Amino acid sequence: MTESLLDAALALLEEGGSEAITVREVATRAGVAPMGVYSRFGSKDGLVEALFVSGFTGLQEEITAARGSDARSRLRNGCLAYRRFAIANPHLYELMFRQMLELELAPESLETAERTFAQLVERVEDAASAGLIHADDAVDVAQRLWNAVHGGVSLEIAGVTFSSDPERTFAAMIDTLLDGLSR
Amino acid sequence: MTESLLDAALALLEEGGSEAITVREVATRAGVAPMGVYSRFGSKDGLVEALFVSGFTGLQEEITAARGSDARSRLRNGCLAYRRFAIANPHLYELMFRQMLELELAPESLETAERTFAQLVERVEDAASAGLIHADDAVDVAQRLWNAVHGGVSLEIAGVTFSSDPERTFAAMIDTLLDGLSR
DNA sequence: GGCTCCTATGTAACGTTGTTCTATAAATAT
DNA sequence: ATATTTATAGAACAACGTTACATAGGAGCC
Repeated sequence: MTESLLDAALALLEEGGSEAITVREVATRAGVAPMGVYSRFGSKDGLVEALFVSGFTGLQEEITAARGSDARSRLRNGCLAYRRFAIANPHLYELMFRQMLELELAPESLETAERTFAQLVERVEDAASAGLIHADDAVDVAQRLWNAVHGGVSLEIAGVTFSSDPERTFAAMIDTLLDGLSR
Repeated sequence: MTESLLDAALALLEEGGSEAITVREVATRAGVAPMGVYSRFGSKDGLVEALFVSGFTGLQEEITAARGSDARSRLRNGCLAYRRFAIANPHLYELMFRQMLELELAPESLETAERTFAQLVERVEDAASAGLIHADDAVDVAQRLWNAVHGGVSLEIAGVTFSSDPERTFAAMIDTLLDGLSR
């Protein structure tokens, strides 16, 4: 039952953006009365938080699945996988980061997001210990990369792209950063 | 009158985020009936769009005011000025980019945003023609930079910063990019 | 100056939202 | 089998964006 509510919410999100998620419509699609949302998730925000967790779980899986011939290309492909996930689920991605600002999330929800970041730190460390980039502070370098990656997909989702081929620009940005870390 | 409505909306935005902006409250603070919003701006979205334009105007002024000893440092300082504006007006910044996704804006509103980007392209071109960075395609390079800058301030505003000093990490990210463009 | 018309405003109402209340059905424990 | 607890359906409530309508205020014209 909580599964079908989440599915309904995800479907509505995909169809009409985060505004399309209303308690009544989610409940109707799941074949439940509105109260079902409250007994399962406490509030609409609780339902949204569940989407948040589900989104970060999916994002992390996508990144983890990225492979490459060496540590630097694994790092690079992880960033490209991140972009792929965000472009494939634009409304979900937007929701994930908006709710981080507006909602105060449960610690275990935030931990899910932190695990995604830890995945990135790990790949930075691998590339650094292989001597492929300089990264005295892996967390700091990972944050620089995440900043750039998040900005790239955010602007692309928002439709604010002046370059002709956003995917190529995104990859070029990653390469420029990795080049800057190789000096 | 339209000025006091905008001021009221900005004050509410600063105090309680974008959710705090309601037609009734904005009108009350401006000493007007709710209808005043509709006669001036057509709808709540119209009011928000005016905030959007005002935000980009302020952002562009901040960037334009940034100086530096050479073209590369002017570009770098422009990015830091961008961050300063966003951190000083987090809710406004968030609103500016959210509405880009959700609202379909008037062409002249979008043009205001594009002028801000053009400002960045100009600084990239200056640095390139001074031989300080490689930028075959200035628009593409500017987009890479904007991606990174926007992501940095977005994550910082959202509170998703794992580095100890976000400002330093932000500057380091810009430097890493510029280093990557100098090879 | 007096009259008319048009614009703008204030008040009240409508539809939709998240949420809560209450009575009822279901399920579990004794 | 009965009693108690839980969950659910449906109605109701407060707040929101928006619209309708009646009224006031000013501009144009004689």
